[in-house]
Amino acid sequence: MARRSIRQPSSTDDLDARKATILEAVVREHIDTAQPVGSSAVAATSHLAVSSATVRSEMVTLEREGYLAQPHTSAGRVPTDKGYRYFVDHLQAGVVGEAQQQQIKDFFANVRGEVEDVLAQTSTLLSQLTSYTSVVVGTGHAQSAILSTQLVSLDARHQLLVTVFADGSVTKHSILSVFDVSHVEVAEASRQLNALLIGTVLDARVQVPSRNDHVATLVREAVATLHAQAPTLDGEQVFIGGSSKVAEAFDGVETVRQVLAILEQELLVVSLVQDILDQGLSVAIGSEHGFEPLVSCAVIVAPVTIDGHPSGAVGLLGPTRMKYSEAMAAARAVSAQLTQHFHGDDRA
Amino acid sequence: MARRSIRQPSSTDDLDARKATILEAVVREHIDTAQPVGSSAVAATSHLAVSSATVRSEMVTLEREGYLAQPHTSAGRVPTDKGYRYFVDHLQAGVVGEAQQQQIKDFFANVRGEVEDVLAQTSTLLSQLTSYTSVVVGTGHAQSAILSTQLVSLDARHQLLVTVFADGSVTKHSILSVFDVSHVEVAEASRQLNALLIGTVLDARVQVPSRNDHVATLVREAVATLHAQAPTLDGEQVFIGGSSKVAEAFDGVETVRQVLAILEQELLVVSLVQDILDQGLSVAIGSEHGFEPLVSCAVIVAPVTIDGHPSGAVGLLGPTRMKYSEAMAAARAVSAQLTQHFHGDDRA
DNA sequence: GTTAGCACTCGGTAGAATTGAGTGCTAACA
DNA sequence: TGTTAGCACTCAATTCTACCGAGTGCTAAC
Repeated sequence: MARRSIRQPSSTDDLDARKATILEAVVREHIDTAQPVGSSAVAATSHLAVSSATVRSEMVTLEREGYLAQPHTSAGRVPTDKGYRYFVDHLQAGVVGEAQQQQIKDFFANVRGEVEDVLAQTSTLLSQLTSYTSVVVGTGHAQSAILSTQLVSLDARHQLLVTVFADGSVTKHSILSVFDVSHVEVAEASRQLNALLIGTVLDARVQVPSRNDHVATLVREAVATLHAQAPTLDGEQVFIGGSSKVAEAFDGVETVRQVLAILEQELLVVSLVQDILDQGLSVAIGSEHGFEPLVSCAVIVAPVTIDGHPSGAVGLLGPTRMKYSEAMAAARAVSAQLTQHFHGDDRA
Repeated sequence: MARRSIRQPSSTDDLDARKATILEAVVREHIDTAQPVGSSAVAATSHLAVSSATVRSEMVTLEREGYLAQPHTSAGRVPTDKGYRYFVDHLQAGVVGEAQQQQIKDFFANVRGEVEDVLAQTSTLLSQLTSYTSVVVGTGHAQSAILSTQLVSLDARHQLLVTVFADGSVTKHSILSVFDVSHVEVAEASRQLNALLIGTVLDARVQVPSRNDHVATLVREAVATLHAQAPTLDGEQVFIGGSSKVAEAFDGVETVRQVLAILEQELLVVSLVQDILDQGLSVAIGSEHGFEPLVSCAVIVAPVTIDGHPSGAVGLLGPTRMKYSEAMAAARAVSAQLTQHFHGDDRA
């Protein structure tokens, strides 16, 4: 688990045992109480047999090296992002509690329905388990082969193109013709589309008919419409659970507002989660993700794979002083179950 | 526009001109400032040529009759739900501003994509226009006829049932067989399903084959799965925009949390909007909707119709001291545009 | 290197005093 | 009879003060 932030490769990143213990005590206490932690509290709770004075002098060092900070002169210490980072990398190790383990098991034993439903409910579950806002991202079908495609006529000018992908996802696109199209023509176009597209992926080049009759025009239109969305992130699905937890986890109305505003922009959330995954991190703390409005947040992510290849992620968003151990354990457990759930028994 | 609350038919509901003017001044001022309003402020802003003492004695009456309340003895007056109700029914009349009118026009001129996308974006628009959280509800396809249905094989045991409805909506349902099914059988089942279901609505009784071969079993299974969802509200779509506005509009972290928690439960939101529509109201203020956790909220709704029959609604949720005139005007304008947008030119 | 001791800092709290917006009442007035 | 000026009263909010105490940094002794 010893990972290293890409954005903070500055100092040697190693602390002697006592400093580490002190840092740990400060982080634990501060996560618990949300208050600055004083030297005597550390001397008492940590099992170091040293006096508060000793702790104090160590704290001075820890502060100089950037692991701790002081809100004001005569207050205790508070962990910095770097402090949390060290804690996460070296000190914490979480397991999911009995009850929660059971809750997860029960959930996945009983859940049914389409992928979208499962993901949405999973998001709610994860949020309930941790009391943080959860994000579940499902990768789109960009690389998934087309299993079937069908053109349905709504009326003479309106057709609906329904496409089924190998991963079980379905898209629809409406097509507006500039001329009236008969049912026979729609059926024929549908047949041709199937012939053309089945087995291909969205960004594949396809030989479309160049004739100028109704059917050919319709086919060209349909293919164009379908392919038009390929380059975008379309098909990405985001499920956010427990946004009300934002109001609990952060204080300051303005912070709450900002975080909620971010969560509203789903594309932003997807790219945030992607970024973190790409960096090979499982947690991004404070400024690490480089997302200005989220400096007071920490984001935990755990990838989900289907049949071996990455196909989504589950995430948690909380304050930097979040309960990393529990939250990371929960995220990992849920992502593992999700991976397993989509492995074989229920594909779509 | 003079509507009457169903839940408050108690008193005569009529005020003489001066009381009405005073009530109006109090409501307007309090909406503006969020502060209790004093008699002198009313005497100054309203164009009544009376002294504050006179206003005071009128206020005593208004308070006794339940239109105003006093937070504490030596404070100004604040409108009660009943006060807001009178204001909404008799006193306010809003028009959408030039700029906003333009923004709505531009939006509907440029918007494209599937119904879902349009509704989602509309929700964002409405929220931006008003600075309140918006809710857009799209009625399900419960009464819509089936245009086409298709069974697609994902693998030997997994099939996907894709159904297209006359309103342009598409559903998918996965079906897990207990035996391996060949492609030929799936195609045959698909053909039979089309024959059975095209033109029917979801809650129609359908004569399913009683044989026991693979195809017949598959057909029965598919019909059962499809019909299973008919009685639920499934197919209802809810799009919530601007949930971050909750943090702006309400004060008190706890209130914010509660409102957000409600918004997370989409079914609740749908039924709330439905209730209000059913009562024939366009605004529900405070306790009027009988929803305990939302006593400090007002909800504005405006129905959307497609081809004459009701098919959804747009709504706004804000504090009881919300800007009713503007918000109601905006909701009405948007619902009108939405109605028009789905009228003919772009059906799905 | 560790620790006890001590002076010092400074946010938080509690209480008292003050302010001022706003009321209700009353007596006079048109 | 309705309106108003005047006035005593109320009470949240603000300001000021004193003070407490948690916590620090430093130093001298162990």
